[in-house]
Amino acid sequence: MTIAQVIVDVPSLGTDRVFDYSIPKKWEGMIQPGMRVAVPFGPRSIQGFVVRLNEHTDVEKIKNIIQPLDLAPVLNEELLQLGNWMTRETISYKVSVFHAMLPVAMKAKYEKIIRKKDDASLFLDELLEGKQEISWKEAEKRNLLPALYKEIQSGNAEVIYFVKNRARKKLKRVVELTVEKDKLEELLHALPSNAVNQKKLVFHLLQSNNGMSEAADLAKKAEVPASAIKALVKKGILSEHMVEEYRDPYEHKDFKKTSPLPLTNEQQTAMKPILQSIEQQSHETFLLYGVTGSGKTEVYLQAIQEVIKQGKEAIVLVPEIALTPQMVERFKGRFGSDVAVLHSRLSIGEQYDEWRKIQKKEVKVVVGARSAIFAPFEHLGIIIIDEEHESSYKQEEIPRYHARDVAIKRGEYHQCPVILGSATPSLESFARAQKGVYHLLTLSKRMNDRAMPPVSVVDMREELRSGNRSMFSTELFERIKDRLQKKEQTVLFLNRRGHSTFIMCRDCGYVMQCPHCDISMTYHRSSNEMKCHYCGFQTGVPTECPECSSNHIRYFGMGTQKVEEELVKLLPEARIVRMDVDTTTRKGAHERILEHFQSGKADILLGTQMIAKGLDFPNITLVGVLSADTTLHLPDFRAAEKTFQLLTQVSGRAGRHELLGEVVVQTYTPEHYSIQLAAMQDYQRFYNEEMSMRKIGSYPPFYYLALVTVIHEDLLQVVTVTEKISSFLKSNISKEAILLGPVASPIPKINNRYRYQCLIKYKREPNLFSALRKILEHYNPQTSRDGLSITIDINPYNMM
DNA sequence: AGCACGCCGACT
DNA sequence: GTCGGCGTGCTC
Repeated sequence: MTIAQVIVDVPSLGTDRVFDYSIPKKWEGMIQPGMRVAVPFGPRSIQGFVVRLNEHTDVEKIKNIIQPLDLAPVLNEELLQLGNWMTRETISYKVSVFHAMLPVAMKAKYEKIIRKKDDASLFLDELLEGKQEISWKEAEKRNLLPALYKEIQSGNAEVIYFVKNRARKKLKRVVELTVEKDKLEELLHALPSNAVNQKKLVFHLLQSNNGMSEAADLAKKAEVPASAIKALVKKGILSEHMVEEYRDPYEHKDFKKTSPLPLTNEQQTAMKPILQSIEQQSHETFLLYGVTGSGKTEVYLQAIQEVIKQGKEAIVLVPEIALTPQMVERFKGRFGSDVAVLHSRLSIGEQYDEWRKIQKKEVKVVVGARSAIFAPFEHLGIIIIDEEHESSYKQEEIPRYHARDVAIKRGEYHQCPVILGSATPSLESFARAQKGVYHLLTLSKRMNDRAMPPVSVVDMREELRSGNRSMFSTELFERIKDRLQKKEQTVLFLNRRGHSTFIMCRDCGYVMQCPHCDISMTYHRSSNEMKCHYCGFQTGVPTECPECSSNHIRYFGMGTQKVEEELVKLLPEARIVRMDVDTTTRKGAHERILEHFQSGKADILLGTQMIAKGLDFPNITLVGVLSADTTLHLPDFRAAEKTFQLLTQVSGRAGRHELLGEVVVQTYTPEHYSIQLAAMQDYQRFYNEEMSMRKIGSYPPFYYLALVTVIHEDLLQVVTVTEKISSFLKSNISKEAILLGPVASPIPKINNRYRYQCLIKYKREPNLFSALRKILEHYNPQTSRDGLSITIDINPYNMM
């Protein structure tokens, strides 16, 4: 008997291990490790992943696998191994890790139905209105469950559990000629004279060249109803069958074929060691540090070309917001149909189909966001992470992995190079490059030798002092007007959407807070309501102060919405487009706005984060950063780094082509080194400066971090538990490690639940992970019963 | 995570 | 007496 060891689809501590199942004879040899199966688990049936086959088992009451859910493994040997490693490194459950590796369509849906038995009672017949079965949901809705319970207990009905496979393939109907073309002429005459449409169709087939075509398509082209095709199928002239079809998100797009560009000297120098690593099939991590516009992408493209030439495959990771059609175009343009694209804006079905192209080895390259790092290639030749410093490579849900770590792990397995590319590398990566752990490659010149645009920093305190209370400094405003006149384009950047950040009473200083969270509420103009961005609580806008009844309520802070209103008022002749989460939710909105701007139908593009990347339009000659401080004062040790990166990134949008560009940065803290050095485009000095700050604060890259957050509705309980965890950790880690806490989280209450945390800073702590696991085990009873929640984030990016 | 089982208080 | 509340422990 063959035994399958299965990881079941139950993310909990008690079930985070293999369960043995016997494989029924009919599937012996067919069921393999890496396949999904449906298995009985307690009274239900659920999904599971086979991780190993075995000859024997110690389990006495073993059950059969119900059925396989795949025809071929969805996780290969490498990914199963990688799963083990990730489980250890992120302290999460195996199933969660497996799900993170696969398209969402492979996550099972469960369904329960109540089915009547043969010898059912009359009463039950009445309940089910004569039907055989009813879905659990339906019964619940119609409040039939109490009555049905009794019927189940007395054996008149039973509960049946289903595992529903959501991974549906799209099918299309195609027809094919079964006779030789020269026979068609005869057939045309043999058809009855009243079969006008059939004749028309045969005539069309005579003229067209190819044998196989999609049924719906053919009907349209021949201008006949579908029934004509059916008739010919019936007569045996056409044969009909279903063919699997991919949902192609880029179906209606033509990609202009491009060929390799000649490389600059710098690019060639950078290329050499990469090619060497590809050729020698040795793993090495490269940090490609190249200023904006230095041609990193061309290096990627030519390295991939070499990999493909060797018959191997490539993964390219790009931050989610940078996955614009422009970016996709560059890869599809070079490698055509060899490219699959994976990101979360595709539908579940589209994601599944792109994934299947990879699994079936129909593509050589995948370009995608974070989770594309798990692309099931078996002969990886290179992994590229563009904009390496982006925080979106860290997953903020369980399993909290970093795509960079996974990339390097896979690079080791496949013995292939990993390239981390950035104009503003993360401190972690640059430090590793300095130490020689990564191989540093530098592109210091822009491709067309164009100088970086001059950046001027405007002190907004000065503006205020000289009586300018608007959100535009005189300098920025004059320049916008100048561009309008010259018919050149302006990009305005503000890292905050919405209207106003908070409202405050001028008399007593009251700021409206969310009653469920420790955070001020945001004013939304469109709905004219106050909203909490953390729990979604909404309430009306007060007309008088709840504290002192004054009516001097004023709006503070600005979002993109407010800036837009202001611009319309000040520059009524300007054509403005706004781009932020609120204007890009609908599918394709992103592309439409950019297209609109690119074609010159707007003068000013106003937006958040998402316009900082990839924009490359020749007519942009002015970039304005309305408030450089927004990211700077967050309670996050990476705040300065993020600010520097963002400013550098945004500045790079101006003057990329013939026209010269300039950048205006508005700030209340012009003396801060991240703003100063970003204005001077001096990464190296910023790196040195920031490194000394990190050293003083004992932060990465000098230390690793682990963050434990305790959440519960009872404050006392939260504090007690966090204290206990803290002292337990203290006795389990070495003297070299630093333990901070317990302290309240930066947002101490969300959704009426208090949050406390402790932070561990460490260098080498072999016992830390097992200590953290012990904490989870110890509090497991309380977590499941008492609503206590403990989260562990290894190397957190979001400290909230 | 779900689900059954089992033990207690509140009604028919 | 029975119904149904939720604490406890198990799932190959």
